[in-house]
Amino acid sequence: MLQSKLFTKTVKELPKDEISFNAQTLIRAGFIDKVTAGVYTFLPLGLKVHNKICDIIREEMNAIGGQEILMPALTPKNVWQTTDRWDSFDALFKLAGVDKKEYALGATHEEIITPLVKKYIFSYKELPVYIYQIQTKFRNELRAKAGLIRGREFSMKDLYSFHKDEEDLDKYYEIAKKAYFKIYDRCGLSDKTYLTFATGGAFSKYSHEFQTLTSAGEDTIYICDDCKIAINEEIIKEQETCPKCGGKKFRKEKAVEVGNIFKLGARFSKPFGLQFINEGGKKQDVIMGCYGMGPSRVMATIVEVHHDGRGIIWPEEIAPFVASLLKIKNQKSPAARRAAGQAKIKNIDEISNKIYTDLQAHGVEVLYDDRENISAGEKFADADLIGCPYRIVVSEKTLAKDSVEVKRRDSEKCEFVKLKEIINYF
RNA sequence: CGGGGUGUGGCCUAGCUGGCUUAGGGCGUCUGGUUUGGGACCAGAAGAUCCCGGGUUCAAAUCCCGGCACCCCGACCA
Repeated sequence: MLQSKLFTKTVKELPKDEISFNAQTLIRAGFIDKVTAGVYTFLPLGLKVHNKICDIIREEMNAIGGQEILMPALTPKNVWQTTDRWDSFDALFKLAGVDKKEYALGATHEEIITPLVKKYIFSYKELPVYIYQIQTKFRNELRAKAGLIRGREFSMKDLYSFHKDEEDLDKYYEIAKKAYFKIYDRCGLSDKTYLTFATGGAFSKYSHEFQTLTSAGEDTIYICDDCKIAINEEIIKEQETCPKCGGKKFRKEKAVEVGNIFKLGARFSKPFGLQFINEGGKKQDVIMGCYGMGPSRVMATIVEVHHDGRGIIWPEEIAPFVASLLKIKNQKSPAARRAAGQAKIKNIDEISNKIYTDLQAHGVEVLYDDRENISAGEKFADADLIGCPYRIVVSEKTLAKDSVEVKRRDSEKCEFVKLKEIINYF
């Protein structure tokens, strides 16, 4: 991507209507734009990151047998009445059609997936099945906050599993947990993410959350450094030792819930009559699990966890681009350029252009800062703010050594790489 | 939903206490020039329903009433 063509640009001032670091920084760097409280547009850079997170999630969900579908955001009232959630789920956005028929914007999709599966699954031979989607969810939060961490509209991956019995659900539940950690690992969050025991809300005794430690978090959890688990404060009283292993390294931390998995049992299959015929020819309730994860919230959490005073430091797999390529040239005045015959300037242009096209041809995604009349300082500041993992500089200084300068965003060290070798660097 | 705060060119903001300004500055944009390894400088230019509606007044960005939006704290958060 040529930065001169990127329609967004960075801004210096912090937006006055955001206090959370993730929102301030993502807005400043041109990843997102705020439309109204809790509702954001994903701009080219932000959408790229969001898509990469979704791609990772897809890969890991497919790897555990997930089949992707896409359910509607607009859902009819009757299915919510079937499960008794039309009135009890107060974050539901409700609206009426011209025919006075009422709808809800999907806040979660058990009410859609359960009747769907009922149309196709009849026998124990067809179970288990794992179905997921990545979709926009709507929740009428009384108060949106923390930027992308708690919006009224947000993206969510929701996987639903369907089993013949609890035992089979338990097995898959463990598989799903592992897949979740793979995702967090690839998103650069695994070091700070803890499997956390939490309440099950309206339909199970307990659930497991995946909580990432950061001061930006809304949840308070107790973590155990010995057994690497955590317990949400909503289900535990203040105490000093881990109830699991007795370990003494048990402490209170702020965290963001980046995932939540539930054993639903027959909570939804019962009201919809989702049953199957077992080996003995008898009808039995399908046992369900559900597994949520919000890509947009994951994105915000990554920003909260990986940044420094200059901007974002994206983990490599989800960065909008692997590298920022900065062309820094000694431009001179038009008169001086004419006098100098432009020899040197052309050289820098040609070499940077070539590096850009070569790297792209090798599959390296590059954000090429080809902008003219922009000072070096501004290019550095932008590159740091946007936060691609590598920065490549082409300037008179580097060309004097027949090289480019390469610097990792997460390090202060620079190294010179010969022009011929830059392709092989990545 | 309770409490508090804020609303001024695209962005950040001064002015509001104590009414009368050509509504000031910075960023960004445009023109010209000087610069070029950490958001550089000079000169000029464009760009404003001062959130909306009503009221008080000779006169309102400023005071009063109502509304809306946004932010913060709390509550809430399958």
